[in-house]
Amino acid sequence: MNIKEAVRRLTDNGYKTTKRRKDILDFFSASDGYRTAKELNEHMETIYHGISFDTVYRNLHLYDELGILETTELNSEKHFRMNCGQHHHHHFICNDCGNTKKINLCPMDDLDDTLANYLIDDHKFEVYGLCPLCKTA
Amino acid sequence: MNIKEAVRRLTDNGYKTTKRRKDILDFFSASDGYRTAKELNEHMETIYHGISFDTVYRNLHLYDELGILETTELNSEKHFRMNCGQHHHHHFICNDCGNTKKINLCPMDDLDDTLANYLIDDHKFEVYGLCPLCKTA
DNA sequence: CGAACAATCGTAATCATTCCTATTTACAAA
DNA sequence: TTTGTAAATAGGAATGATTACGATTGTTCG
Repeated sequence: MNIKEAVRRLTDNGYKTTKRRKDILDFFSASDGYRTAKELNEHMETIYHGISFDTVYRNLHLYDELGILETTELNSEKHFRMNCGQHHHHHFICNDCGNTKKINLCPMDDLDDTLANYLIDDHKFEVYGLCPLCKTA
Repeated sequence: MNIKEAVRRLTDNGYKTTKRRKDILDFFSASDGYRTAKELNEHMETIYHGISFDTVYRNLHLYDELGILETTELNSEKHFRMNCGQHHHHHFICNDCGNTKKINLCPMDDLDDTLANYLIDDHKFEVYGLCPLCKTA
């Protein structure tokens, strides 16, 4: 997901394009992994002194709803990253820096009929550890 | 994990076996899925009026450390279940009742060398949806 | 430009969880 | 069985992430 496409989704859905919203997109666009609301808030604080939590959280949720961001929960905190769109995949997530690496493997492809009578909504497959950079540091 | 084995782990590690601890084990032993601290607290409250949050959380963490319980995070809340021990596996988790079903498939077995330079610590594979009972309800 | 109303601010409230100190309890040794 | 003592618990305050809300500001579109 690039910034242009994200802005289009905003306007197509009747949302206004504010400076804050653009800066939030810039933040995630420049990042290669999962970031917390706190990290975004700190970044935004450097641009808009006294920005409200409400603004940060409201827009994170909005972007999640619009599919501009994707989310996961690590250490009791929601984390957000630019939605990588394209086709379905999973991620390795670095415990130190939050950066991610795509894993082109989905265990749902190999499920047998164990869950035949179950209604399946969703699934999660994530691998955690240290990325090559954090490993050597 | 049965109650007898859990109590052995407590004493083997120098922890005391209190009534509250036994009742917590009974609660999870009688359950077939993931439960929250809140659910346990409500159950304990019926037995011990005025039980402290501290007692509930402290023992949940203790049981987690001792491998008596296993945990996962759903909807911003930690969930706990009896550790099913035996060999490594994953779970289907019902969004309604929290009950689980074992999945005998681990995606880590099929990983290629995508993560060759990464240090892998841990992983999570969970399938969410509705169990047969909640599906028909 | 200037309404209309969406977005934001400032801050209080909420929810899960953790922390702290005084008191109580389990258990081992006498 | 009694007792000393460290471990466990009660009671409630503190914390950290997140949500809520009335008042104010900014964006958009005619």
